[in-house]
Amino acid sequence: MLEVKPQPESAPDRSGPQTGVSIAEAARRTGVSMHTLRYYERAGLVVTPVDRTTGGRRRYQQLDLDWITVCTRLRATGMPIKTIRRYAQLVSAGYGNEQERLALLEAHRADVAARLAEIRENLTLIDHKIDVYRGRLAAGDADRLWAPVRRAQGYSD
Amino acid sequence: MLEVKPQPESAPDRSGPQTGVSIAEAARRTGVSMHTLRYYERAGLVVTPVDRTTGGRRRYQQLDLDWITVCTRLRATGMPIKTIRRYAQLVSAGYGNEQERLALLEAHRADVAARLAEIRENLTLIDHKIDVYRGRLAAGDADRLWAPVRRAQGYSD
DNA sequence: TTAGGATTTAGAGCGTGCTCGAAGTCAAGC
DNA sequence: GCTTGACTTCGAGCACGCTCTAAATCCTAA
Repeated sequence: MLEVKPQPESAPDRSGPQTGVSIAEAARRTGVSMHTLRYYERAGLVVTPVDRTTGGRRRYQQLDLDWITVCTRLRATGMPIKTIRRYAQLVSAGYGNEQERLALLEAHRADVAARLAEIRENLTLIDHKIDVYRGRLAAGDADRLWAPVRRAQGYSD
Repeated sequence: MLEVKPQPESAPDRSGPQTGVSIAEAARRTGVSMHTLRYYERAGLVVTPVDRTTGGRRRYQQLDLDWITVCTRLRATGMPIKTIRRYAQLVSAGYGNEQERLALLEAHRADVAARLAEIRENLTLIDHKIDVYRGRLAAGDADRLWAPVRRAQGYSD
């Protein structure tokens, strides 16, 4: 859980490179390309705006990096950008909508679980096919003897 | 395993609707839209050409339907169209390349297994987040008392 | 015979999620 | 001050997998 945007109590110093890291470093640390980091920002996948230097360069704080990591996890489990944006909006709205956030995450979890089950099921069927090929190859394709091709254009996948 | 294209020993009768089903019926039976069935055909996801009536309408035999089902399984597990086409080509090339088919399927299986593992891992992390929200809601957000917001712009996802 | 629904083709269009490019700005070292 | 390279914006481009359209043709039922 990301708890607090760690800004100093006094006015935040956004003038220099003293605090936070560059977008290149953020990309390195999160494994997300610079292009994609900017795209995520444009797409509204932000909870608080990323700090900028006086010159307009982005400075990523640890909290920003943590949030990006959350985004990559949601993406990795197939959550669409739109839904992540919605979640980001809820989070940035502050306390009071935990119920809604929970509902969103639980719905997503159900989606993922369903997809996992479907993939597993289909994978099982593919595994059977693999087993048949293995057996066929191990037997030197002996099954042709007892399950011969009956038509010139026949095939067996 | 689809074993044989079941055509009559004599010249196949492709004149009427007597044998096989229409594309609409094939769509209904496979759960794949007519548009997509035609798209798959154009994309080379065929092992033997689908029969046609004299008027040029497609007639799907059971074997065709079975192959389409195989395709949907491969798609459902994330195999790209290109790879399925490659597999289709191997199958349609007939006996003798089982080794290559097996390698293709095993590579796919490894891909799927890796993706499953990744999704599961990320889902676990999301589950933790869900648990925190559940606890927070159950406690009436009591954690604010002992983990209070320290900054006006702080947030917690 | 004919009306109307089903099917055909090739190509265009679309939604998603990046990924790239161009032209301009910033900043660090010499 | 100047050079060089990192960074900026924002629109275009791309890969994928469908999804739809239009105009023509086919087929069935009345």
